[in-house]
Amino acid sequence: MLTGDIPPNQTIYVKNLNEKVKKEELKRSLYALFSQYGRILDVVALKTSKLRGQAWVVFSEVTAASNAVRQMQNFPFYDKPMRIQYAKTKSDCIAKAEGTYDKKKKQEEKAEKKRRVEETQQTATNGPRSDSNGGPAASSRPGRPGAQEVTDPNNLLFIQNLPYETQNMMLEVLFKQYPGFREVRMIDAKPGIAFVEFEDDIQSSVAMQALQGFKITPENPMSITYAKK
DNA sequence: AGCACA
Repeated sequence: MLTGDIPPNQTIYVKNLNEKVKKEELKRSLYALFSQYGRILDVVALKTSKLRGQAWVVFSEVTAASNAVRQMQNFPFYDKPMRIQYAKTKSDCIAKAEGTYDKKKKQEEKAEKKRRVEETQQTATNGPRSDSNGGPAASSRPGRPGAQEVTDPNNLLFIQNLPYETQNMMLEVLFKQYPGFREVRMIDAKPGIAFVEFEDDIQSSVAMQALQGFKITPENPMSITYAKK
């Protein structure tokens, strides 16, 4: 089982994150992506050697965390499928809110961990100094001919199965409630479809998740995919 | 793979 035997926690532990993404951007994007499941109290991400590629998202409710674990499992995020579990321990911000946060205990635990690490240092460790801090990730195109029909996440959504009489404005009211909305484009010659543009692929993904299957009429559940560009 | 709170 993917979640292991970890009991539910209002904090989720997310791994397999793209390590090239800057910490601040990563936190903002995680916040945007997960706030559809509930109120987020904190997002923690560190880029130390042990902790890069991982993050913790603290929800105000366990149920929100549970939905996030299930529904965002393997969600493609910066070209990598997210692996999500419950966090193993309570987040500090929760303990603080509950008044159960004990700074002394915390320091003892840290000291204990450090000791263990030092004991296991029989191997010479030369920290690799290759710090890739470059620009945006050059997304490598797998180029598997005919392997998959699905398009990689991007900022343009392709909407299908709309009623033919759908007006631009109807879609606009639906989509503009999501951050990063730019515009709706419809093609007169092709009724039943539309393109909706967002500022970036995270924001388009949030809208997609939220409005997937939304019924403008009972017969017309929207089908939303990323547009081919 | 890796569970922290800079």
